[in-house]
Formats: sequence, structure tokens, C-alpha cells
Amino acid sequence: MTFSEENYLKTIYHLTSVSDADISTNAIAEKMETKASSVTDMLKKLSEKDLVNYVKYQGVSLTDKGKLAAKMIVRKHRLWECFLVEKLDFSWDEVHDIAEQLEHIKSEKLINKLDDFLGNPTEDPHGDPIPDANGRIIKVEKELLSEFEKNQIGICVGVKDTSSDFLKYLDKQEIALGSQIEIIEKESFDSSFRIRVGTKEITISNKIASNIYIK
Amino acid sequence: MTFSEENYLKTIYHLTSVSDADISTNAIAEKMETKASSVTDMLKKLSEKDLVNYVKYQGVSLTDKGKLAAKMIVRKHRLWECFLVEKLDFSWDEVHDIAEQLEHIKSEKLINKLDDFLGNPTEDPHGDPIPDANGRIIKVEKELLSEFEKNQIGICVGVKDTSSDFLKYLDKQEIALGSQIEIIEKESFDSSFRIRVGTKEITISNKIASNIYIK
DNA sequence: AATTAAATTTAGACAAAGCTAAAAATTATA
DNA sequence: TATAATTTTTAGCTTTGTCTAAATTTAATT
Repeated sequence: MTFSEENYLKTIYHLTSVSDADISTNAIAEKMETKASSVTDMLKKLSEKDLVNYVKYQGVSLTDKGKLAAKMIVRKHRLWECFLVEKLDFSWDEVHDIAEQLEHIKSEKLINKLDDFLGNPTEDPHGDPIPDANGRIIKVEKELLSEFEKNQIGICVGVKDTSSDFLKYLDKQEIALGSQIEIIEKESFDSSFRIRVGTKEITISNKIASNIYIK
Repeated sequence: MTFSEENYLKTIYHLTSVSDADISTNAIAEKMETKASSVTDMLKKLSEKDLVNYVKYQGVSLTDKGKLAAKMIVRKHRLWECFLVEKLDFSWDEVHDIAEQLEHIKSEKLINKLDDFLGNPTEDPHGDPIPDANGRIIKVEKELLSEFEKNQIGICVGVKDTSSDFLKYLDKQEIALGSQIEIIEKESFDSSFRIRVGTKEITISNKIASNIYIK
């Protein structure tokens, strides 16, 4: 499997986890910052290899084979992210681009040994679940902070947006995985929140609250 | 720089360290298991980028820029080999192919953090020197076991051939980096050696002796 | 239902990196 | 030194993954 094929599978996998319906050519093109025509070409190729169910003009979904392959890529990506943060002391906003490269290294033995070396983590540094060697995922029920109401208290267990900018913002506000967050006030006008993080009180926009997972 | 360009630079670097003279197109082709015509194409490209000095029909050498780039690839390869052996518990005959992939990961920060994580090793699991972040290499004077004479004693500090087959042979004979080796007898007929490794006495061919470095 | 708009696919082109086969340059040999 | 052998390069083709522009299909709107 080529890097490019792997990237397409991964993108389809991620898009599927959001919408559930078949994925459109344009959605893939947009996410991968490429052209729809390139996507069409690749979908044909992946379909040839039985990695996706593709019907012209109707969108795609992953086959079982494709889904497993995608999960293995995600597994690698997230394990490498753990390695970078826990062993090499990277911060959580720096690891994505490097993991994008490392996820394509081909060696089952390597990834399973890495998994053991890291103590078989179930979540990456952003709170996303890590598929095991068989593709199984432990799902943690979690809610967006934006769904919470006044006086509720929760623990930050993940982020939806994993962009460097967003993560740096969270660092600045001292919000990290494990932080306790209490809703002090929910402003009805703009749906912004007044929250307590640790001892500090801060105000965050609804957009921010919509990208933080709480349990 | 593409993977392919990096592989060519690395190959030229390795060939240079053996012969010193300009490297021929065919020598590169043979080492890389590719065709001479493909090599010519790539040499033009590398020459364009000022990574090699290339004169048609006359062979190539690395420019300073090319040599530094090559050293950085070798640095990455050897640091990853250390990681695989020391942290992930791979044996020394398993790491080459995986390191061939890992050496192309692009992130200076990653490789320098990995270097620190490993305790800034100066040699890889085969006894080969690891260039530092500036490309400097600590050379250890070492000799081939085949050059040794009767009754001399030395420590195995490296191997010339790093193929899996050879390394597995050494494992079987319980020869490892750091093993003490004593020449008991040198057979003049076929230049084979009777040696003592630790407590055991074994006979090795000249070919084997010509691939073990001793200090 | 017809027409317009949007999404998707096809056709044809390009760059990278490889190949084969033929041509050219270099080296070796008679 | 002329010829043969070897090495190297060139020319042209292939594949992968991309692109643009045109054609087609589907969806939306009047």
C-alpha cells in the first residue's frame, strides 16, 4: 500500500466517524486539500483493491478490509504521538505532523513493540482512542463542553480540533487533559461560557467550548 | 529532498568511505539494485541541486552540502537503530530494514530529541559511528580480525557486513559487540582462524574474520 | 417538468523515478 | 593504433499521483 492510498483510507475513515453516511468525493478533496478529479482516480484504485465500496456519483464507504487498514494507520499515528509526547517530551501541539510521517512506517513488529514499550496506552495525547492490534477500540462516552449546563462539573478528556493553534490556546488557558472544568455561567446571547479551570476563572467562546470533550 | 534522492546520497556516501576515488555510475547501480540509466538521471538531478560533483562519464563525488546531507541521513539511520535495539528490544539483525524507512522522517527536532533520549550514543548496534548534529564523527581506530596474528587478543567493536545472515551467524557463535576474542591459531592453508570467544573455542573462516572489527 | 447550478467524472497532460534499447564515450586488447 | 569490449548516456516509454478543462450526472430551483 502506498503512502497516498493510506492517506485516502485514513481520511475516509475520519470522515465516516463524523457523518456515518457515504462520503462524497468533494468532502475527501477538501479534507486532503486536493482536487476532486484526483480523488475520483484514487477511489477507483482503492475500489479495485476492495478497500472501499465505490459507486460512481454516489460516494464511498470503507469495506471491512479497508476499515481495518485505516484503523491500523490510525493506531500507528496515535501510538507514535504517545511516544513523542511521553518519551521525547514533545508538547501536544507539535506531534501531529511528525506522526503523519511515522504512521506510514511498515512493520507490524515495530508497532506492536512500540505499543508494549508505551505500556499499551488506550488514548493518545489528545484523548483519542488507540485501536489495538486487532483494530478494537475502547470507546469512552464523552460530551462536548458546549453541551454542558451551568453548575455542571467535568474533566477534560479530549479535544475535537487538534490543530496546533487550538492546542496552544488551551495551553495558554492552562486547560489540559485531566483538567477539572466547572461551568459558572452560560451567556445566552452568544453562547459563551464562564468557566473555572483549577483555581482560575476564564471566559471562553462557544467555538472553543465546542472543541473540548468533557466527562 | 525525496526519499530517492536521499537514498542515492547515502549510497554515494557509503561507497566513498570505501574507495575515496570518484564513484562510478555502475557502482551505484549495483549497490542500489537499479539500472545505470536510472542512476545517470538521478546524478543529473543531484548535480543540479549542488549535492554532487558530476562530470559525464567521469563519475561523481559529494559536495560539502551533499556530504552533510548524507551524514544527516546516516545519523538518523543509526540513531533509529539504537532506539530499536535498546528501547524496543530488537536484535541487531532485525533493525536495518526498519531504519531504512525511519531514516527518511523529516524533523530535525525529532532526531535531536531522540538523540538525547538515547543518551547521545556515538555508535550504533553494529559498532558504526553516529554523526552528531553538526555531522561530526568520532572515529575509533579498529582492525579487521583477519589482520590479527596468533596470540593477539582484542575486543569485538564492530562488523563490516551487517546483513541479517551474518549477524545471525555471529549470534549463533555468541560473538557480540564487546566480546573478547583471542587468536589461538591461524591456519596458513585457508587463512581460517581458531579463536577463543569467552570460554568457547571455535573455528571461523577467513571470510568471517574479514567482517569482524577488533580493537 | 424544464432549466440552472453543483458535484462528479473523464480526457488529456505533467513530473518523478524507474525501465529497455540504442547510441556514444571510454578503456582494454590485439 | 585500430578494433573490440565495457561503461555510460540518451531517447523514448511506463507507472503513480497529481492537475486543468471539458463533459456528464445529480440536485436544486423556478
